[in-house]
Amino acid sequence: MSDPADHLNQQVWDFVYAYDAAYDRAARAAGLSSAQACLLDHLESGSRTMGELAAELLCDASNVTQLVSRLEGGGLVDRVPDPADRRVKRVSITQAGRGARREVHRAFDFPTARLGRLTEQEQRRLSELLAKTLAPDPDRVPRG
Amino acid sequence: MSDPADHLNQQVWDFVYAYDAAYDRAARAAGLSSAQACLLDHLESGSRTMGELAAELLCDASNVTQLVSRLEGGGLVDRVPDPADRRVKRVSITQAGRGARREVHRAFDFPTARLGRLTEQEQRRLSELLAKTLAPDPDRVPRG
DNA sequence: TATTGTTATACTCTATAACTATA
DNA sequence: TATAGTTATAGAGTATAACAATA
Repeated sequence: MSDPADHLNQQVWDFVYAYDAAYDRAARAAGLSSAQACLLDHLESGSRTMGELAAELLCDASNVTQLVSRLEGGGLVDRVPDPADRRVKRVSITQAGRGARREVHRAFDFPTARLGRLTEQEQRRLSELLAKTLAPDPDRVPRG
Repeated sequence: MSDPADHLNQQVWDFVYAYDAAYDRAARAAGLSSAQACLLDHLESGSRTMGELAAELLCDASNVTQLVSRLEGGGLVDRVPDPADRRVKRVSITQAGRGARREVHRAFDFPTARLGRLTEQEQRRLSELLAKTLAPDPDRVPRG
């Protein structure tokens, strides 16, 4: 009974649950769904094609079409055909989109309210532990 | 540039993202949505009324009605009126529901594939850090 | 002919408001 | 009259399949 690994699993579940709920609340406070807020986040570093967005968001292209159409309707993104290949559409965030994104991040209290409880040293330690869990494909690291 | 807190925030985002994706894949592998799998999880420890489920899942009662109706249609839960107060419906998991839930948990590889990379000592350390972030309402702990 | 993106459609999640049955 | 749950309805996320435009 009361396996320590089960306890950790439950804590991780609770942590993820709290994180998701906080992000969703923050998005809604800015009038967005979390999927929309997430898409805007991906445009912060620069424009994307529809296909790139689908790959980054791990979803179908038809879904991206819908999300972008809604955001475009609200003036939060632009979608323009690439002059070099007119099949391709480049999506970029507008000023209004940046404003909405800032609003989400201002309302997203998880980092300060939760992670902020940790000391700097604890944050470094957490960062190391997370890095270990997230490292890609340790199975197939070449041995030679 | 490259604030360590920002780096931690990004890692937490990636961690949560990987967790959510893994749970969703596992649920789908068992023919369920993640909302359905989550509801089944809440019934493992015993039956619940519709209202209790709504409170635990942090969603509207009408949503629970729909989720339970689908699960009941698939034979994964039972819904019976409480004899003492016939307005109340008690929902419980069936044997088939337990089977589906086991299938989800077998397919849910995040704990072993990710958390399993940590040594026991690291897992204990992570557990302590998570406990600190999750502790309820430190603001209003009575001081007397 | 292959590729990019869109449209049509369908299913699920979720909420609000109006409703039924019971207390 | 108040409460537990359901129904009707609507908006959003998501996917599949068929399609249009372009290369």
